[in-house]
Amino acid sequence: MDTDLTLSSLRDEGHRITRVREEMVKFFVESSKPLSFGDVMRALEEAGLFVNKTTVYRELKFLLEYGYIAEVYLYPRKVYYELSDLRHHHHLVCEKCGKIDNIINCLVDRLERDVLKRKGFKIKRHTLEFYGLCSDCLERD
Amino acid sequence: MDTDLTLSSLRDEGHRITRVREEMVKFFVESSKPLSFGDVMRALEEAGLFVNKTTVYRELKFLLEYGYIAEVYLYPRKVYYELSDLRHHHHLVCEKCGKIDNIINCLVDRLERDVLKRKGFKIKRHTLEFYGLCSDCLERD
DNA sequence: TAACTAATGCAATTCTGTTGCATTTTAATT
DNA sequence: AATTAAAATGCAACAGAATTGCATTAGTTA
Repeated sequence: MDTDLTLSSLRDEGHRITRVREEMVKFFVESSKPLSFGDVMRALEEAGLFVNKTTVYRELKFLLEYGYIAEVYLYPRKVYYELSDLRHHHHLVCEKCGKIDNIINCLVDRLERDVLKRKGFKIKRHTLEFYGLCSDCLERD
Repeated sequence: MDTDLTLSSLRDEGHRITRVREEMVKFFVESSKPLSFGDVMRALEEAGLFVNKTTVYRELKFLLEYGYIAEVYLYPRKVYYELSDLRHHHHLVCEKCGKIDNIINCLVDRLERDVLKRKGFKIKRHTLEFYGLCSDCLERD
């Protein structure tokens, strides 16, 4: 059950609204793409907030723990964060410039053609990973 | 163009065969699942080879650079390595015990049912990421 | 076996992310 | 507005993963 990331829902759940939190919420809500730690740092600086990295890490952890954002692991070995209440979707990662775009439909077999036609993105490779419970763990529950 | 990972193909391409390389090749060829750095270290130790971590990191890098193995990034924030000439496949990662299994068919829409029936694995979540060239980079080529 | 180059070990270093602790800020209460 | 308790912050130190520099050792070819 993911919660909407808004200042009022944060307040409603008893969390404090600080300058940093306020700005970070804004970035995530306004961004259509996953943000890295560095992206967030940079955005804060551009907003005139020169906060310590510890604070940003802690704030990301806070938003993660309360389910407001989710982690996304993308090549090459990079962690991103995005709103967790987004509609189920996947990412288009450009291997040249690193730009990230979202994609909502995910019928894998049709995708290569469709994505090229609709987004102009040429899929070269994709990863699809499943997480859940293996038969052993399912039995032991 | 991936190259087969065998001692003779390594030799053919002018690479030396060391004890460590020999063992690591064996692990990758014999393993049906992705191996982490730690898995490799442990396997080497079990084979009586007490090598420095630097050597293992360098050997993984070597095998990666020459395209013999590929990296796989899996939750939670972990890097694995597997033969790169494997048939296109995906992974089943148990969120409880961490066990990893491979899956070859990838028709996403049928998967949840099929995987549960065939592998007894209950999919709770999956990630599907695409890598390639965005329209901008495609034009600039 | 000699000689060249690649591979190795070790220590030091970088990079990412975390922790402990003293201080400041938020927001509820008086 | 002043008080207070808890949460947030900054800073420095730390932890862990991975990398680098350099001296030494081992693999391969002639």
